[in-house]
Amino acid sequence: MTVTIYDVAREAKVSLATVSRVVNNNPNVKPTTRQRVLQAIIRLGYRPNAVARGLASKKTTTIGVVIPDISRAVFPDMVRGIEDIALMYRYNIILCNSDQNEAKEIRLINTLLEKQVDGLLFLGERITEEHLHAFRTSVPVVLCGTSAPHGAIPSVDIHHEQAAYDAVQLLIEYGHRSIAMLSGDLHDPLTGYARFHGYKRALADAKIPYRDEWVRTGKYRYRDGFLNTERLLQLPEKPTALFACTDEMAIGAIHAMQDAGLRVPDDISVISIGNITLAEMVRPLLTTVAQQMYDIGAVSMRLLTKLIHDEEIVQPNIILEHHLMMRNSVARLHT
Amino acid sequence: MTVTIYDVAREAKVSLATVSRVVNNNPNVKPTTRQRVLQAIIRLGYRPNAVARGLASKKTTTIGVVIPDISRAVFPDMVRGIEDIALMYRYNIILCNSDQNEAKEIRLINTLLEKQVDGLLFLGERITEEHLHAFRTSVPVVLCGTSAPHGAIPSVDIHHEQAAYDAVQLLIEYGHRSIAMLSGDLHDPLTGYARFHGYKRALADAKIPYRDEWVRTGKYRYRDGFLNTERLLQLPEKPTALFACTDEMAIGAIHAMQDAGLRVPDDISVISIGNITLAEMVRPLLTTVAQQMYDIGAVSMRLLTKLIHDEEIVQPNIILEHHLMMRNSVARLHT
DNA sequence: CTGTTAGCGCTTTCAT
DNA sequence: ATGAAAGCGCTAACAG
Repeated sequence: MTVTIYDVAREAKVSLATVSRVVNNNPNVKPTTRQRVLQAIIRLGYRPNAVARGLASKKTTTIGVVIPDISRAVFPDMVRGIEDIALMYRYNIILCNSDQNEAKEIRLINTLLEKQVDGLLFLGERITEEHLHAFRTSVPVVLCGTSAPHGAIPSVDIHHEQAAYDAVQLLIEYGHRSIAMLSGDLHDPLTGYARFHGYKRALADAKIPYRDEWVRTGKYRYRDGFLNTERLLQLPEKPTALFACTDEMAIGAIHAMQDAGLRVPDDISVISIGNITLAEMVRPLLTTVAQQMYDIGAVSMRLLTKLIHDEEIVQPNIILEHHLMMRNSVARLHT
Repeated sequence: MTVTIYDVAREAKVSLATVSRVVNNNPNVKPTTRQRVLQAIIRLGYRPNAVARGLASKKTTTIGVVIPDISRAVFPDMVRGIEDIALMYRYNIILCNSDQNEAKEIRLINTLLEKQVDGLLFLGERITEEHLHAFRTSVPVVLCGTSAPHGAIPSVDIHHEQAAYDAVQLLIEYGHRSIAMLSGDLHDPLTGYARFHGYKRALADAKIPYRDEWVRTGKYRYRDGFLNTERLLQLPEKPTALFACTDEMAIGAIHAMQDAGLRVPDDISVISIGNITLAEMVRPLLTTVAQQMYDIGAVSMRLLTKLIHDEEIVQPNIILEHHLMMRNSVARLHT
């Protein structure tokens, strides 16, 4: 039925070991023998069995990726970055959606470990003791877009707090002092507490009093951005600028504003964090703090390969740059 | 070092076989024995090795997914559908981006086959002889969003031609007779020739002459939609409606129209196919023919599980419904 | 209900 | 440069 290395050996009149050497490009094979084996392989249509190889070599050349939800706009680019680099190093990825459900995350991690992945890339909510326990294994783990307490686990992330600070700071530079915020789920690694804190710090540094009623929490999504902005606009005293913690929210906000007859940015300014493709697919073009999702994925995968191959790691907790993307949704405040 | 089934057997004072039975939930184990084994497993922190299991059982409980590019807006939902159903049947997915590059596709398929996946989900451009040859293997294959000639391979798809027809048909019903089209790459399974053909058929059925200058081909992307619409609007005789073969293109088109001072749908109507999340995140809300990407993924994965388990397949070439999503980008033509 | 015995297809010493 | 042999950790008859 299936052609094995043994069949090839017989066909080429050599031993298993020699075939194995040829398949694995081991130089210790006489050229003529190599040719003979190669011919036999083609003749028989032999395809190496990676599972058997994995069992014998204890390497599977596949890595596990646990991600909250591939259908959330920020993740596809990250995964693409991961997969591109993985392929470059001849790894495949097993992709799992966790929905940020801790029990599911732990289960997935264990499944992946059972499958003997050579490494693990994890993106999720907070890293708990449970996670740390599950990670306590022989395979390397890299966190993307999250960090473990005390940098206990190698990670690649952006400085969420500073990104938020920079966004709000721009608004302040442009003369705004009435700045509302659309916050995400405080437990979300990408949209959560750090961004909220950056907002507050920027206000504090500019001696602008913090106002609870100007901060609205919701899902990171368009719809929540829209709805929360509607409410914001009903307040007796309206902000002149809005900081949304994701592009999706910002776009929802802009539409809510437009539907209420406001012009962006003439009547009200909007800034956010992300720079997802969408940011250039709306009117006005979105001013945002760019975080390169593709790079976060690519860099974490690269870091993981280093870990797997026991290469020297200079910095196991990498912070990637972010930068302001000036477009058309923020304007100077006219007084 | 690593705990094996053998260690557990010794610890629980039973044979390998019994431990294997417990791990695999085989009922033929006395409850007390089962308990003893379970305790030993916990005590030792035993984790079954799926690779060894895979080699012995010839099943890996993982399936391969070859997709053009996860960062294209339509695919994440599909993949989510695939993964949800996969998980439900206890499969994991290895995700590969092919960029619709035939050589890469073939290479990926072979890698996946070497890894002994239990099944393959393929989404790509045209299915060539090369593909068919690569698929000629013992593992089941299901095509998503593509079909092989003569339905040679099980598939799940929508009726692209009819969807396009329905879209254009709506425009015609609304009084439009000057209908331009933004076409995608004619080789793309999702945006290609079938949609173009549906457009032509709808025109023909309404006795509207086909005009070459009103059809512009480009990438399925926002940017091409935008650019091609700009050109369309420079034509001496302008269309009153536009059919774009993807939502992304349609949104680009709408922005080009708006930038040119036209109002959508008052001055010009726009319809497309897709109903991606984005369709509700723009102004005006996009009128579009909805194809449920999540469902295409979910249904193909379900079909694949049936194939894997040798269940009876009533219809191996499934066509999923599409339906008009009436929103705000199409208006009746005022004469 | 439990144990014994062969493999699954390959890598990897260790000889030669 | 090549071969022999011993596993990798598990499943799956088969026997009892």
